[in-house]
Amino acid sequence: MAHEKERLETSARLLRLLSLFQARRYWSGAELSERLEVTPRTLRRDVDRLRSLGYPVNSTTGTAGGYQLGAGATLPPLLLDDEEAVAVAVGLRTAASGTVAGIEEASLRTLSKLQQVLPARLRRRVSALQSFIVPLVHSGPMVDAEMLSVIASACRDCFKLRFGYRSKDGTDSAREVEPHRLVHTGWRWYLAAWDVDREDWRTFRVDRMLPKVSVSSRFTARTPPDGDFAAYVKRSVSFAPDPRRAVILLHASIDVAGPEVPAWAGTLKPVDDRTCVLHTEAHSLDSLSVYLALIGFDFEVREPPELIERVRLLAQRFGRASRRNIGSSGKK
Amino acid sequence: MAHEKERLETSARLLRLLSLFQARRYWSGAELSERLEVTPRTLRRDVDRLRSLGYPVNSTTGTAGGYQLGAGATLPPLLLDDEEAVAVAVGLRTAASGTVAGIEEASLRTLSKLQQVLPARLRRRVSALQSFIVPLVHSGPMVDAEMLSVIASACRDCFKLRFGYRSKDGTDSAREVEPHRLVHTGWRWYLAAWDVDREDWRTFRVDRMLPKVSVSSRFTARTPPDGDFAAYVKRSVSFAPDPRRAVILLHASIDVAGPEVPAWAGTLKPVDDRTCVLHTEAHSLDSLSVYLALIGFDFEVREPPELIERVRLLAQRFGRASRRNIGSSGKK
DNA sequence: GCCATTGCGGACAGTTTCGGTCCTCAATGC
DNA sequence: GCATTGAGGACCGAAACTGTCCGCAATGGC
Repeated sequence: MAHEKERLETSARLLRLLSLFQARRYWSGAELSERLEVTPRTLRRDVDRLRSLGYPVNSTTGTAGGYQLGAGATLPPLLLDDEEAVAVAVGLRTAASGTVAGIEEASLRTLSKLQQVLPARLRRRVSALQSFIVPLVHSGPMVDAEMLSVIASACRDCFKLRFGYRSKDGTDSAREVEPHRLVHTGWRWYLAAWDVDREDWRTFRVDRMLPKVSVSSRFTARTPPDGDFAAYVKRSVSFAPDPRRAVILLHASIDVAGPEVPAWAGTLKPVDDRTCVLHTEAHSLDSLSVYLALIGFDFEVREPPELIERVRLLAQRFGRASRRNIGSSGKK
Repeated sequence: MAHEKERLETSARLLRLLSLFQARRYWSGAELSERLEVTPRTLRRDVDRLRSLGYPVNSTTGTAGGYQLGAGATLPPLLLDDEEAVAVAVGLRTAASGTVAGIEEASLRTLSKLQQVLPARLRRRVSALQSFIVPLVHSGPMVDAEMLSVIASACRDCFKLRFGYRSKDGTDSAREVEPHRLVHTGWRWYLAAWDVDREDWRTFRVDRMLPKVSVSSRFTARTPPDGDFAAYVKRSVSFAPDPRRAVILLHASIDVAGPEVPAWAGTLKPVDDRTCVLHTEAHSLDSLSVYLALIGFDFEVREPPELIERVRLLAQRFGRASRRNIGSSGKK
């Protein structure tokens, strides 16, 4: 009846034990054995089992002794509750969308791993939240997170993709490819794939792929061109424009500016007592202008010309805005 | 010898099976049984075991049949490799630091869960990356992520904390508390804790806690004041200022502005053919001014006065910057 | 429509593991 | 010292696990 033990006992118990260890750091043997409904002896055996699986459990004897899961050589399986799963999914989404440099690909891979097993109700919560995700620095033509996710899954599971592609000169064509790897360079996503019709490797800029991407039959993976996808993409797109390098003169001493300028912004060098210069790379004019709006002191843009132009534009726009305020609202 | 089977077989195999399912979506029975070094029959039994643990495995018969882990009622244990673990950690850090609204607490909890079991080498990688994390909208007095993490762990593991606290009127005092819950309201972190000396519940603003927070002995959890920490904090800090509400008039028709204004920004209402009004809430002046810098058309700030002031300031600063450029660099 | 392929699952038998009980040690903190 | 708490060996009966052998069912290509 309801009392029916499924006799998955041991394995299930190990998982529960891991889960308990992740929910709280310290447990006494008594607490654990009570939770798991086994004898303390069996608990000790379970702990040993975890240890021989490679998950180190520290234990201390004496009064107020107990167990504690420590950091081992390998990460134990993570047992997350609903809220935590949502938090992870959302976190990965933001990280994948380029908020953090250098781990976009890993984030995307992990995200697609998570999506596969995420219960439907949680998926709804994630997508509800994701609309609030701040693509604050919407870097240029923003890539659809959904599309990235579809492509990443197709790469992993070896599914061919069909999509329309707008080439550099603006002409559209229909493609069928065997997707192998998504690569994020600079501020763009590229897909390294085997073009079925052209029978050769191609790289596709994801932001040039037209929705809808459709998933078709499976394929067997090929060996990457010259050993490495990342290298291949890098070579293929090497003619791409350099990331926007900007040079900004700050009217503040380096002692003053240093703490204000976050490390990610770029490198700061002193010029004289009252000025220093910031060399920075950014993905887009937008992100640079955001940065300028946050700078707490006077500045001067040296490079690039587009940014100078943008500053002029913003100056005018902000000027008009504040003049209008004085005029209409009148409120000092 | 090296060949020594640890005879954890079954449980270990289930974990490996889960891991395989997470690495790739589709597997044929033959592949799996080969990987796991068991008979296909045993594999089928393993799959059944997973199923009775609540993790649904879909299977298809016929040629090109196979298995596939589906989304069930509960999330299966996540088995992450190094890169993925780092991605999750970094993602959680950004989410916890308030980039995404509403899940800061869950992110923080998950992060502290992860930190406990994260291998040392990965922890180094995470902290190397975190220095690049973009607290783009550094909302007011930024709270140290490290400190948050320490407090969250102490809450979870029932460790008392000692720290210096700067009260509203600026006086410092030493506190010893039993931390119970971290709550994120609006744009601030609060700690709900039992003050050992005062023998009563207190809420502490985390940004008013002085470093170093030190962890001392353990305590046993108390029942929350009136049932709910979140409610308690909300009541305690209800006198806190409202989140900054801003009203911005956009000089563009709603058809034009609509697509440009991201959903998270706030609600947009039409005024007439050529203007619409944006009601928005933000955590800080900074984040609002960032937003203004990204708006693609003319605007006018109605509320709050601080933002009007800020716009004026930015107008002047940008104006000076572009005038200087015309003067010095001269380069059109 | 046939047939190869692939998953399903019952039955059986030998072996292994598991869990509870009972016991003695060892470390810790009061 | 003594109470508390973990460690772990020994034992035994019960239960679970695995491999083998089997016929069945669904699928997709020919």
